[in-house]
Amino acid sequence: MDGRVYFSLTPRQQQILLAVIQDYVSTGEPVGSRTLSKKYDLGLSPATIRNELADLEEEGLLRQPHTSAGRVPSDTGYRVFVDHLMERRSGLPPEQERLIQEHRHLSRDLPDLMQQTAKLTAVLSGCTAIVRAPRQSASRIKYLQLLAVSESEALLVMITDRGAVTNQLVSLPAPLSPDELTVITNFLNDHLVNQPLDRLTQYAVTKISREMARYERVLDDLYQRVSATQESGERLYTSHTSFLAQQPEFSEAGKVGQLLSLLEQEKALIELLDTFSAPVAEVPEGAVRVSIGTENPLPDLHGCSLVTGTYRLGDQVVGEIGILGPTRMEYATAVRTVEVMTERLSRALNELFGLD
Amino acid sequence: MDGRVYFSLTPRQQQILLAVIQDYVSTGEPVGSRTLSKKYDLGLSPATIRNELADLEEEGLLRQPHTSAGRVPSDTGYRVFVDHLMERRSGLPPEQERLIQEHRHLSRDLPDLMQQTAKLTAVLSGCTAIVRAPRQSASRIKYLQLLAVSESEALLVMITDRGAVTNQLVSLPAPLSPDELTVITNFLNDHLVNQPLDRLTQYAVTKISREMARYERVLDDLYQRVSATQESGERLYTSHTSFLAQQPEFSEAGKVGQLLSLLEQEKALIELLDTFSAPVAEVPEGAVRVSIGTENPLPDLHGCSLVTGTYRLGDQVVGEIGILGPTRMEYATAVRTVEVMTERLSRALNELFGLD
DNA sequence: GTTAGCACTCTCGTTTGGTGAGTGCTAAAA
DNA sequence: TTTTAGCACTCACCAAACGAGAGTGCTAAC
Repeated sequence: MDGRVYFSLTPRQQQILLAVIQDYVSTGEPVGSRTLSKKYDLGLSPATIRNELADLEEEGLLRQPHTSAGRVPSDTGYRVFVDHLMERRSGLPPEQERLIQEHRHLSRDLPDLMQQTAKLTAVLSGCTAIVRAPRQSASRIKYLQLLAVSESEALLVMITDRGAVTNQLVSLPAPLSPDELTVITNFLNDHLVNQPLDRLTQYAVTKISREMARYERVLDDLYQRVSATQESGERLYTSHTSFLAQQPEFSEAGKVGQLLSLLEQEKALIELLDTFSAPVAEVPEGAVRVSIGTENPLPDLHGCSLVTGTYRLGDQVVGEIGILGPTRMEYATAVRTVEVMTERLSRALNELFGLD
Repeated sequence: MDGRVYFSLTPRQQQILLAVIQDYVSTGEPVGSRTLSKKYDLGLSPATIRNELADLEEEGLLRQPHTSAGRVPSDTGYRVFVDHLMERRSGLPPEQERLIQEHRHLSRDLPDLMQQTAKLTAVLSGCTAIVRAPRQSASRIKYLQLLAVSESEALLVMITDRGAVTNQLVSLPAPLSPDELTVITNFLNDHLVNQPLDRLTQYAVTKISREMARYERVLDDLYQRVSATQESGERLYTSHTSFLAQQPEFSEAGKVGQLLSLLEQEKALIELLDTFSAPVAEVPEGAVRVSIGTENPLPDLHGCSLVTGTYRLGDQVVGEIGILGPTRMEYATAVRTVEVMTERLSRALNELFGLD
């Protein structure tokens, strides 16, 4: 990506580059001068176009798979397209708008909501979608309650201000009366509510349990659960990985397997998404980012492009939505889809768990 | 599968069939008489083996991809292997036992538990795993509570006797005092606890809400949520679909894409699993079942085999664990893995949500 | 019943042309 | 100066041809 070189292209060159990309994206075949002259009314003969193509190739915007094949956009070519040439209409075509309307009913269960979002994003863009659940690391405990389910079990319910709802069964070493549970609950609430999850150190909790020595074992158990929420919030939701597998460019032997197993490695993906939510000088904050082919840090993704956007809760960025497809993808659609879906998810979350 | 034909095979034929399967499963290459004679000490010359191979092919247990290639087991061949020849050791090899020990800590959160189970099953068997969450249709409400989270929101917490824990935020049309919430909670508990979820008709609920006319809108909302639990419990967890994609036999053009998109169609998969948990005369109840290649109802799965087992809560079958791989798979390992994992999951669930 | 020998078959990899799409270059036309 | 027509050239793709090798089935000898 070496620092956004500025290419001075004549309007005609822009027009031709645009046509090449458009044709290649839709057909998947290298496109030649003859095709361009016929299909797009540039008012130019193949010969003239050939000259321009040669220039564009010299600039590094096009590639030739082999002599005497047509031209194919290079990663840099796509870059220029995305940065300068692409039509940046906002909103979606009516057909897709209709699809969104059909899925107007948003689940109020966080995992469901995430999965729905991933699925809709995938269907709208025709690519594989990745959605990251709201980061919990800096979230605060908003609500905490222990409920007696049976004599030997209690249910721990916890809500953070970022929407994670945890509930886990806790087995009680000794039966506790409802009153005792209430005492513990109140005590926990007093000490833990409004605490950031990531500052919930073992130290703080042992301090608590010392004060409530009688319930030490229960409290220890509870601590484990509460802090587990932090990681489980990091979950990723992927949808329609088959879209990626169906791309002809990945039909080669082990390619699909590689991509899929990458998609199954949550850690790698999370790290990847992290790089896309970190603020960077060149990109306005909150904008959708596009990472094309070899720009991707992971070598396995060199044939792919990733379009990402962030969503928010309040004024905090808490997660990302990503679209993963072959470099030969519909960038305009992808960008718009991410814009629409991040917007939509932000709204849904704020409505659900908004600060009140 | 036309009714388990019984093949009368001489011990030597069995030995040879076994050797062919073993070799083909591990190498993926058609195996010839020479190889068999060298690698497996059958004490026979290639010529003799050729005669036997010809007989086995006549019986339909082996196939020849083309004249002058080695032999490959047919679906029927695998069937005979699985039904009569396979070593039915129970338990797992030490290395895998170690893996299980490493994952001894089971999550107490149902979705986590399911995902963990799927993952471990996949890793142990080296195939793609599918785990179905406990069916909720006949489950009963065990516990129900409304908690005031803020002025305008309440949290509905519900536990069924099959372990599904639902919690969803409900927005209140008008602020309700904690006391009012308690009234509603108690009322709901009186009427709904111990009710089977699938008989929770709208009728019953409108009757309730008539009695509590003041809270009609809240109750209606609650009803929607409660009954939604039924379907969301039907969720499937898949893991390591990349294993399937990496099999050389599916490297052909669209094959991987087909399989993956099948795996993404929850409805189709659920239907499929249903057929494997329904009792059938030929199979002892609770046994692991194997469906080989063309025996599978779905044409897309004709190159695959599916090994399934059921797990239980109490004495009820509530879900299935499945292993999906190419027909050329390690059946013994797969069967044992399913045995071990269903057993393990049953125990975990009973411990967590056991009737008490 | 088993095995050695042999002719036969068929896939696979390589080679060899032929075809066609597409190019680059040059020189003529605008 | 820009555009275009013409032409020779390149190279992937396809099909046919061919040899090598693996594996077979059959027959006759052990």
